[in-house]
Amino acid sequence: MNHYETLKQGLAKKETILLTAKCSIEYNGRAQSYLPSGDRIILIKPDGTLLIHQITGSVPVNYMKERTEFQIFHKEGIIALQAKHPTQKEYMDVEISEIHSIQCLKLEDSSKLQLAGNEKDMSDFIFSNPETIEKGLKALSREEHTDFGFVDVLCKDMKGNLVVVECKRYTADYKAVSQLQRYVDKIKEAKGISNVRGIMASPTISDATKKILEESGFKHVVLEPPKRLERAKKEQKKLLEF
Amino acid sequence: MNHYETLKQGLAKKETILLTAKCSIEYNGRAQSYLPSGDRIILIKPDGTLLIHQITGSVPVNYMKERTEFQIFHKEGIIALQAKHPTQKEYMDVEISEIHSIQCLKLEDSSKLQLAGNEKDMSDFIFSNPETIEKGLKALSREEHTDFGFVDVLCKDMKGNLVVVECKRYTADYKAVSQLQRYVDKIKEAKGISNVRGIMASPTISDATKKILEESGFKHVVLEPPKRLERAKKEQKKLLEF
DNA sequence: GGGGAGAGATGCCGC
DNA sequence: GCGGCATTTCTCCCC
Repeated sequence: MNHYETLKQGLAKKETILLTAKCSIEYNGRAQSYLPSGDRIILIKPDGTLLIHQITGSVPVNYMKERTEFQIFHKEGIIALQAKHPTQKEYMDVEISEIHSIQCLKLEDSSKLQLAGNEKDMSDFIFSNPETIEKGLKALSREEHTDFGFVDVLCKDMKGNLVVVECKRYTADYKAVSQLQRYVDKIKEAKGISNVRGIMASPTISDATKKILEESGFKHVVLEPPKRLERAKKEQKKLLEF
Repeated sequence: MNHYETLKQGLAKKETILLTAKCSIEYNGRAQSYLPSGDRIILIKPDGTLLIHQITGSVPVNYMKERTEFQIFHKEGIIALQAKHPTQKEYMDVEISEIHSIQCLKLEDSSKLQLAGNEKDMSDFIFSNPETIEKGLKALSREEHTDFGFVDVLCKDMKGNLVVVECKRYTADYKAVSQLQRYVDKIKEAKGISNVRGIMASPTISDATKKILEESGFKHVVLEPPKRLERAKKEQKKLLEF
C-alpha cells in the first residue's frame, strides 16, 4: 500500500497518524499564515486535532483544534491535505511533495494528569496559614466567585478590616496590581465600606510594580510557591536501580 | 536493531525521534505531575525539545523545552527515559513498558512562518488610517516603547489633545482597560499635562467592561480585525483542480 | 456560550 | 538577564 492510501485509510478510520513530510502550509482563520516548503512532523489525532511541528521549538507552527475534518487529494506526485473546522471557520491546506515516513496507529489511554504546585495550592496554603502573611490575620474564604470577581483569599485583620490577598506564583506585575485594585474597589462598593486592604503575595516583585502597589495603598508579602521536590536523591536512586 | 538501541542511537545522533509507546510519566520542576500508564505519542527534536501527547487535545500533556538532555536505561523489558534541563532545574522520567513504533529521522527545514492578521497589523492599520477611529485624528507614533510598556498608537485629536489608542483583536476586557488607564496616567505624568484621552479599539466589548471604560473617561470604537480571506472561492478552485 | 483568570503558559522584542 | 505584552493563545470553571 502506498503512502497516499495509508494516509487515506488512517483518516477514514480516525486513527492516530504520525507523518513526516516535505510540505508547504497555508492557514486561514483567526489569522492567515503561509509556511514555505520544508520537512515537518505532522500529527493527526483521533479527535480531529492537527499539529504540525518544525524541527525546533516546543510550539506547533500550524495547528487545528479537535473536530477538524479532513480531505485528501493527489495529483502528479503531490498530495493535498485539506483541513476544515466546521464551527470555527478555519481552514488549512498542506501541500505534500514527499512523505518521509507515515504511521497509523490505534492507541489506548484513559489516564488523566495529576498536577500539583499551581496557584491554587498557593492560595490553599494561605487559607490554612494566614499568619504567614500577617500576624493576626484570619482567613474567611478562598477562591470566592462573587458578583465582583474571583478573590484568591479573603481575610480579616487584627483590627477587623477586610483584606484581599492576591497571590502569584511568579513575579507580580502591573496586571496583578490592577487585579487586586479591582477586587478591593468592588468589595468596597458591594459592601458599602471603605476599610478594605489589599495584599500581594508572591516570591518576587519588580521595583516599578512595587512602587505602583504601594502608591495604591497595598503591600507586598514575600511568599515562595510550593516547594519543588528534591531531585538529587531520586537521581541517585535511579542510577543505582539500573 | 531493537527499539532500545534505535532510541539510544537516535538520541546520540540528535535526530528527530517519533515514538509511540505505553508509558507512565513523572515531572518535577516549576510544578510536579504524574501521569499513569497509557499509550502516548512522544516527539524528541534535534534541539532537545521533548513533547508528549495523549490521544486527544492540542496541548502536550508533558513537555520539556529545548536544550533538554536525555539519558536512557533498560531493565527487564522496561525502558527508562530521563530528561533533565540543566538551566531550568526541571526533570522528567518516562517509564516505557512497551514501544509501539519508533522512527529516527534527519529532517531539513529552514523556512519561517509568515503570519498576517495579528494585533500589529491592526495598529498598523490605525496608524495609516486614524480617521477610521475618530474624525480629525492624526497619528503620531506606533508601538512606542516607554518605561512602563508600549503604546499601540499615539495620536493627536482635532483639539490638540494627545490620544492613546489601545487595540485588541478580540473582546476588550478589564485588563485592556487597566492597560489603557496606565498608559494615559503615565503620559500625563511624564509630559506634565492633563488633557490626555484614551480610546479602546476592538471588534467587541462586554457591557461590564464598557461601563468601567466609560467611568474612566475613555471611549470604545468598534474596529474589526484585519479581514479573513474568503475561503469559498478557493475551495471551489481546489475541488476543480483534483 | 460568554466572561474571567491561570498556565509547568510560550515567544518576541527592547533595554 | 528582566520586563512588558501578544498569542490562530489554550484550558478550566462558573454563570
